[in-house]
Amino acid sequence: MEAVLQRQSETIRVVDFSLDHTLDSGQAFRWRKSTDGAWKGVLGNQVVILHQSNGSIHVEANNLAEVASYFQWHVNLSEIVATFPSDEHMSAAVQSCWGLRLLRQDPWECLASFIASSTKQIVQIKQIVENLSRSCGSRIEDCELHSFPSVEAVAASTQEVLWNCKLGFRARNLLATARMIAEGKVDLARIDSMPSADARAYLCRLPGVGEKIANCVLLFAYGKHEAFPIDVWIERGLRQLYFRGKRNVTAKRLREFSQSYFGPHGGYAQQYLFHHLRTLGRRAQFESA
DNA sequence: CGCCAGGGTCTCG
DNA sequence: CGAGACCATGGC
Repeated sequence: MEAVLQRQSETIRVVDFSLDHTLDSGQAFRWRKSTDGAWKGVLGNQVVILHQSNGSIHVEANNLAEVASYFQWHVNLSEIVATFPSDEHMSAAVQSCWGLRLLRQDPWECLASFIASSTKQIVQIKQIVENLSRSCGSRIEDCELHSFPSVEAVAASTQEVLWNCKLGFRARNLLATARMIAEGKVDLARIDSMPSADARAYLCRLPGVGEKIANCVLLFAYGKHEAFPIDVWIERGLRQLYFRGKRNVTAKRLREFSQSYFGPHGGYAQQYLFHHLRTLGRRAQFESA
């Protein structure tokens, strides 16, 4: 009945774009790489399949406009990377993660995913998000996959249901947050036009959302590139790389450094550092094998 | 088995 | 403001 139900495909010419680094960097949790090298995931209510070969990416989807908005094909990456500080650590990160890009995710899915993320490993977050989709989302036609549940679907759920999705103590926070948004106490659409500091404080009104998660949402869903999430990896990295492991460097000092040193796209730089640090272990293993 | 994970919140000094 | 306890659970 509607044209959007039709399957479409196109080939995008890309420069400085790595699907692997982008979809495996811990910013989004619903992408899986199949054995033939294709990436498959759920975007809104559609299944998207992407395959990269050198300078182009082949896309198969129902709604190509939604895919374009999500991947931000039009962004010139080299202009962004040029604003990063050119110290040895950033240079190493940029080199090892070349083509890593920030996505533009749906705010609610991003927010809910990161509420689920606290003190969890990325593999587990992926599992929780999948459980949540199967449990509260809608099944996509002709397919075993499920859309990420809407605010209303989660708000209408129960703690027990969310608990069974392996959310643990985060179930309470996710449910309360969904209900606050469903009741209109917080309006995610208002955040687009808010300055970062206001937006951060606004998001922190939600239970289970502190500075780190708020920054993730601002960076990954709202395109606010100055937002700089500091998780355990980044904190360790900043201390070791930029403070020589010195003692008595407070968290506040790290926050100030992260805002002043990395430039207008600091959050983007942060993602390069994060992915670089997190994959060092894998690379070391691979190289010694 | 013990340590750690893309933390937040509350308490106490 | 800062340190510590507590919150559940699974990967390694």
